Formats: sequence, C-alpha cells, structure tokens
Amino acid sequence: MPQELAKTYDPAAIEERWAKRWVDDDLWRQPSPADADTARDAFTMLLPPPNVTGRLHMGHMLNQTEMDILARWNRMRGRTTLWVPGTDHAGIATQMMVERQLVSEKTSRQELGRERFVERVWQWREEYGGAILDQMKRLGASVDWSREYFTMDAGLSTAVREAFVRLHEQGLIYRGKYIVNWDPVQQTAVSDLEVVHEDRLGKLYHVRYPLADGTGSVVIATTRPETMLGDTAVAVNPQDARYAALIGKMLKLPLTDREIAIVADDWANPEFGTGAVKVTPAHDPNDFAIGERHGLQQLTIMDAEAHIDLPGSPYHGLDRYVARTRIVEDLEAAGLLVEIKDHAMSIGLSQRTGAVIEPRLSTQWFLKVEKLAEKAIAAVETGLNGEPPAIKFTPEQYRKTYMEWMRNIHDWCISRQLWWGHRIPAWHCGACAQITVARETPGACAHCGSDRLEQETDVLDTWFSSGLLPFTVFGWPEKTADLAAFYPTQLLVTGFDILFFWVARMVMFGCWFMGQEPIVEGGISHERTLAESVPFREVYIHALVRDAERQKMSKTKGNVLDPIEVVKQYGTDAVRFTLAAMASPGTDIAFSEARTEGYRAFANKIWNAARFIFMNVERAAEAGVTVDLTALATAPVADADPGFLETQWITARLAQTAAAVDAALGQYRYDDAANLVYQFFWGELCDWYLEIVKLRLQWTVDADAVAARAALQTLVATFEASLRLLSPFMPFLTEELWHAVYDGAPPAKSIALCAYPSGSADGAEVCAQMSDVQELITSVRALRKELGVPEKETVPVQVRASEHAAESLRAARAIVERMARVSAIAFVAAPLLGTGVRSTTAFDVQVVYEKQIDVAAERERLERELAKLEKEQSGAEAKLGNESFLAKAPAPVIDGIRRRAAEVSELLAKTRSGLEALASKQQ
RNA sequence: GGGCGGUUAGCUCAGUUGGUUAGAGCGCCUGCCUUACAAGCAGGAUGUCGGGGGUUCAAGUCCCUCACCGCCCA
Repeated sequence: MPQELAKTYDPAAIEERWAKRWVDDDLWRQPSPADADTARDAFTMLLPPPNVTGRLHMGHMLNQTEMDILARWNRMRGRTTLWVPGTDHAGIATQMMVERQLVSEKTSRQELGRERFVERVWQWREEYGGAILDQMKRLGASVDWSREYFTMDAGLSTAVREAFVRLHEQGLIYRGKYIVNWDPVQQTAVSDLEVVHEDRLGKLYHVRYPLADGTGSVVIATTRPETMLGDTAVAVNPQDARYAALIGKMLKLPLTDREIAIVADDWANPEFGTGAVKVTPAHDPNDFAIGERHGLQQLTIMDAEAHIDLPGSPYHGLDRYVARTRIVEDLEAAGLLVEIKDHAMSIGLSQRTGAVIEPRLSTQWFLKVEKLAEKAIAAVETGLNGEPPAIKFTPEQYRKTYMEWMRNIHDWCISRQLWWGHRIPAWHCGACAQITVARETPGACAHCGSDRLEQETDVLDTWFSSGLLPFTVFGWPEKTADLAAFYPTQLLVTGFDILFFWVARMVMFGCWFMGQEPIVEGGISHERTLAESVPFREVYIHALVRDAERQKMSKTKGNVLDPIEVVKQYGTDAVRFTLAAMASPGTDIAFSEARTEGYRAFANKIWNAARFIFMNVERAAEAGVTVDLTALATAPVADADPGFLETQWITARLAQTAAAVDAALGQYRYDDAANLVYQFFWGELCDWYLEIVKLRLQWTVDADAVAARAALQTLVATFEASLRLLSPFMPFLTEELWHAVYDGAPPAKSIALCAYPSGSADGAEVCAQMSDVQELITSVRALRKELGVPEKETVPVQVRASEHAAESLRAARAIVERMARVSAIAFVAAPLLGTGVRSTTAFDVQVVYEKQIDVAAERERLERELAKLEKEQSGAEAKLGNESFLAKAPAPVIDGIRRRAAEVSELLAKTRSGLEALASKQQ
C-alpha cells in the first residue's frame, strides 16, 4: 500500500512541497497560552531580525538551523514552543539602497523631499524586504509566521516612542554638542560600534609652528595636516623638559592669521613624534577632551561632506584630501614642512558605507547608559552566594567579553541624521527654542505655549528599536497576555558580531523597562526580580561559517556560498545536517561540500531503508499480513516482539540514543547530537538491525508467519520512532517518509507535532550480548578476507567461547550464519590455535578453509598487535606495581586496570601462539 | 598597547570534573553490482596530541614558558 518511492532520494521533489504546506497550514502557530502554567514551560525564542536589505547567507542558515533544531526538539518534547520572526528596518543600509535607486533615476532624496522619500522606502520594502524571510520559509524554519513583525510597524513604533519618552522623563536622554563619528557619505553620525578600524600606512608630517614673538618655533607632528586650519592650541607634556619654558607662549598658526597658545596636557606623549601635538577640538575626540580641559575654542572647519568650510580661505570648498595635498605643498613652499615619515596607523571606517570617518562636532541625542549598564552587569554576574547568573552564556567565554564591554561603556549616541527610521519624538519651539518631548504630537510648546513647533529631524539608531524587541513583540507597553506568558524568552541564538550592538542592548533595555513592570499572578502583583526582567535566560553564541579552506567568506574574495544554491544541489536536510554536525560551540565552521555530499548520502540511505521496509509491507499485505499503524508511537517495541536479540538491542539503542541526544542538545552540542543520530541510524539500524531482521521477513507460504508479522511490526515501529528522532535535524526527509509510513492516514498533520522518542539508559546487558555477536561476525568477515574466501561462498567456522559468551553466541547462530556467510558453527572446548584464528577476550574463532593465508601479511598484523599489547601491558604493570598508585587512585580505576591487564595478558598469549603457528607454517 | 581563543589522523573537527585501549566525518588502500541503497556493502591502514619544563600515583586534559595562527577592543 505505501506509495512508490523513487530509487534515489531527490530532495528537490519533496522539499518545496512541504515548505509550502507547513506555512499554509500555519503549523507553528502558538496562540497566547490561556493559563500561566503552560507559559511556565514555554520555550520562546526571537529570531535575530535580518536586515530588510539582506540576502540569506550561510551565517543566517547556521543560526536558523540551530534555532530550528531546538524549536522542533522542544516542541516534540511537549513544551509550548514559540519562535518569533521579523525584520529590522536597517536605517542606513536601507536608505542607501533606495538612494542608489534614485541616482539611477537621475534624482535624489533631497529632490523628492522627506515625505516622498520615506514613501519610496516603504515601496522598496514591500517589494524586496521579504527576501530573507521567503528564503527562511523555503528552508522550513518552524517560526510562527502569524507573529511576523517589522520594526517600523505602527505598534512597534509606538513602543519605541514610549521607550524614548520614558527614558527622557527619567532624565536618561540628553542632547549635547559632542565629537561624534561622522559618516560623510551618508552624512549622519554613527555610534562607536558602527566604526571599523583598519590598519593602513599613512604619513606623519612634522610641521614647524613659529613662536608669535619671533624667538623660535615648535615642531609638531600630525597625521592629518589639513585639520591645522582648525587648530586652537598646541599641547606638550608638562613633564617634557624640552618644552617647559614654552608653556603659555603663543604660536603663529601657519597659513592663517591666527595665534594659538601652547598648553600643558598629559595627553601629549613625549615619545610620539616631536612630543608636541596640535590640538583641533572640533575634529578629533582626544583634542576635544584637551579643549574641554583648557577651555579652548572649538573651531569647525569642515562641512557635512568633509569639505573645508572656511569662506574666504583659499582652501574653502576643497575635499579634505585635496586640501591636505594643497596644505602640505603650501607648508613646504613656506619652508615650514620639516619632514614626512611613513607611519602605520589605524583608521576608522564607516561599517555601512566604507567612508573614512570624520570626527565631527555636532549636536546629537545621547542615552546615559550607566544605570542601565549596572543592571545589565548584575544580570550576567554570578550571585554573591554563588547563585547562577540570570543570563547564562554559551560558550562561557563570551560572558567575559560582554562584561568587559559593559564595564567600559560610553554614553550611546542614539540620533542619526537619516530620513528612514523612528523619528525622535521631540519638538523644537520656534518661539522660545525649548524642546518638548511627548508621546503624542503636541499642539503647543510645553514651555511657552507657542504653536510654532517643528519635529526633530533626526531618527533613532536602528539598534534602539531592536533592543526593545524581546518585549515590544509581545505588545509592550500594553500589559498583554503574551507578554505575561512569553517574557522572558528562553534563549537567544546569535553571532558574536552583534554581541554589543544587539545582545547587550537588549539586556540593558530588558532589565530597565521590564524591571519596572510588576508581575501579576493570581490577582496579586509583585515586583519583578532581575531574573524575571532579563530579555532571555540563555544566550548561545554561534560560530562563523568559513569556506572549506577556513577563509572568511567575502564578496571581494568571491568565496561566498549562497545557501540556497547549496540547498538546491544537496537538499536542505543535508546542508542543515552539515551545519549541525560541525557546530561545536566556540569553533568556527569550515563549511565543506564534501561533508554535505556525505550527509546527502545519509539521507539517501534512510530513503532506501524506507523503500526496503515499504517493499516488505507490500509483500506482507499480499500474504495477508498487515501492520498495526495505531500501535506505532505508543507500545514499547520490545514487548511486542519478545525474545529476539536484535529487537531488544535496537530498542535499547534507540532509547539510549534519544537520551544522549537530549543531553547533547541541552548543552548546545549540535555536533554530538547529529553524530549520535547518524551513527544510530546508519551504523546500527541499517547496518545491523535491518540485516538481521531480514532473517524473519519471509512471506512465502512455508515461512513462519507469526515471526514474520512480529518482525515487520517491530521494524516499522522502530523505523517510525527513528524518523522522529531524526526529524529536528532533517525535517523534510522525515516528514515525507513518516507520511509514507502512515500511507495517507497520519495520526497528526506533521511528524514535527508528534512526541520525541523517550530516552533511557537501560539495556546494558543486551547491548553487551549484541556486541559479542557483532565482534564474532566482524572477526569471521576479516578472516574470510585474509583467507581469500570468495564473497559468495559460505564457510564453516569453529568457535571457542567463554561460558558467558557462548550462550548468546549460540542463540545468535542464525544471525552469524547469515551476516558472515557461515555454513556451520562448531562450538569447541579447546583453545583454538594456529592460523586463520582471531581472538577476543570473549571468544576465539577459526575459519575452516583449505587455502593458505598470506603469511607475511598475517605476521605483520600479529606483530603490530603484539607491540600494541606489550606497550599496554607494561603501562598497566607500571601502574599496578606502583604503591602510591594503589594507595591513591580510586578503587574503580584500579579494578578497571586489573581487569584490563588480565585481558591483555590473555590476548598476548593468544597473539604469541598465533605467531608461533605462523613460524611453523613458513618452514 | 590591552584582552580572548586556537595548535590532536592527509583534511575539517570532537575529546566533559585529570583515570582503563585518543574518537568521528570526509579522504586513502583492497575486494564485492550479496534482489533497500555503487549517494552502496565488506575489510583495512593512519597520531612524537605544536616545542620545552613543571605539578601529580596518573596529563591531550592542570600550571609555567617559547613558537606559530586567529579574533575582539583601544
């Protein structure tokens, strides 16, 4: 009855169909829990909102794979699971994208005006902004699509406004004139975090500034001579004897008609350059600080585009670099240029536009972060009495990085001179010049009552709104049921690149705002503890996906892999599995397609196992035997098919594997979890169980119908459970095959809505028995190879086994005969000596075959074996002969070594006799 | 300059609080189209755990040191 499956697994044929179905059926929708109890066990995650301008890259896919595995695993384990998707409006990036479009239309945002420009951005977003989420849908991420948000949505915008106004009311937002990182391309301030530093070779210019009184001069060193037009002092170190006498004197600033003072300031480093440094308070953050200390004038000499802005000056209107060349030429002509040296320096670039950052004095909005940071530190610190921190980091090392940053945090410049973003809810009064900050657009100035109000033109940093997401997506500032149920979220999975940008800011905002929201339980409200205020209880930081040569993927190197392309080639499941299997916490992933190919083979293996099973179901049906599909997910498999070693064994192994997977995923060991499932499915279920069970899968009239029926029932049940075990890792393949198992009448809409196999560590005894059987089979196969027995031929073997092992080996006679192509097994009492023998501690086995073995090869093997055993023996003897070892080592360790030493000496004796037998053979 | 991480099989990586024989995938060698699967089956080879020193009954694991590689911050 089951549907006909193609001979080879073709992911393309099934994945798009399921991806669409999952979305159409709204399978992952999680309604607000009706009562608090369900919420208590909620597993909630927020997807790091991809940028609307972005395309899916390997980093996203890794992130989403990890989150999806956890979401599916938790959902299958019965937890209320909610994974919330959404996108980020990405101020600068999106504005740039649309501006580029306008350029191609030979217009500009200035020409359009703010309102029409913002409309254009919305249009753009409608058209292209869903790209990443569409790709996510294709990859089958089990997010609740009904909750998809966009940071510029009305609800979220209201929340942003509320947050801003509250912070302002609490005195934490101020406006001030400071040196900011200015991006002259986008013409906006950017935060420290949005500046990337790059080492470049620059020049250090030594320039002579003459003393105003004509008694001499001071040579200053600078990397940016063009800023001299804005110099308002020269600083020297007060300890520097060379300049002590000059402090307080005036200098004539070359190329201008201004005079500037020599001031003493510790910042001047006597070791650097000439020890005298020019001070340009309006164009350098350090100089700004010196200027504050000495009350220096702040002279702005450049405009927003980094052109010299000094009407009347010959340099007016020049680009900063053109001005540099001209100024250096002019200094040289004036005989004031002393020398130019090569100088390695670090230069700040805008993360978004790549433009060289121009430190610029301007009026900006800032958030005082000190109080917020205090809470954000407390949230991650271990309690005084060793209580675990409210937020746990994995890998742990990121806790330190976070702490380091949070302890040295500076006020956050939150204003951006952009048009796309949340416009700051502040209004400037045309009458009294005061500012009114309000939730709703005010009709009149709060200070003088005038109605000449203009809203602030700046918008907020995009991360300001992203930082609020863990509670704003659930409806804050409204006291919603969702907020009560799903906050704090359980886990955040993200990359270290946004640890400060996003993670740190969510912690600050979460602790701050949610700390002010009491918890209402059973009608009683109480204050939130820090642990209840945090935005997430755990943070898992994943690694970077590199190429197979461990190179960072970058557009310039051309080694960027498009996940969708790789997925088309190998299937989503194989790519997911590759990422999972390589995702060991703290280690970058060198993505290798060879590996993916291997996991596609794994998918194909499972596909074919299914084909084999369905083939048998069909043959059984023809013989009048049907499988009870209603019993699959419920009855313990072993009880339905008692007395068979392979059944008890595979049942135990399935439970053991499930337990191990649970433990591994609990510690974010995706690699261990994936490998466990792989090993179980292929190395145990397919390689052994399936082969053994074939003995009983006989549908001829004269076959044992009861045994066959039991075998088939067990086989289908085991396979069905194994699909559930694999499902979080390979959702498409398992969905397809699971539906096929149920042949159109599945007990649920999706395998992902069924229970995860339950774990157990039981079954050690049956596994040990099975292991003897497997070893016997492997030994016989190896001996057959050595003796050159043709594959198809069967051979008789002799086995001498210990009392204990003999029992299970006898019971498994049929298995051994089939799996090792043995015609007959003779159990003998005497130790087996001579050639063609393999020995373990449990048994000796000899293949009876007339052909000579390859003496040289066999000797080599035995000698290698001997050396290894001798080394182990001497190691064990050294330990056991050491009194302090016997006195100090724990008893189980000593016993273990004793037991092993006994085994080793037994194996040594067997190996030696094997070698002796070889020697006689040769003569 | 400050901080953090890494170095284990040909390649990419695991290796828990020190404890019995250091593992996996891929690759490699040999033989097989054994009616689920050649994207397969069976068998096989492969390690001075970066160098040196120390602690310990015991070190891939802890400490010191050197070398090399990488990342973050300034």
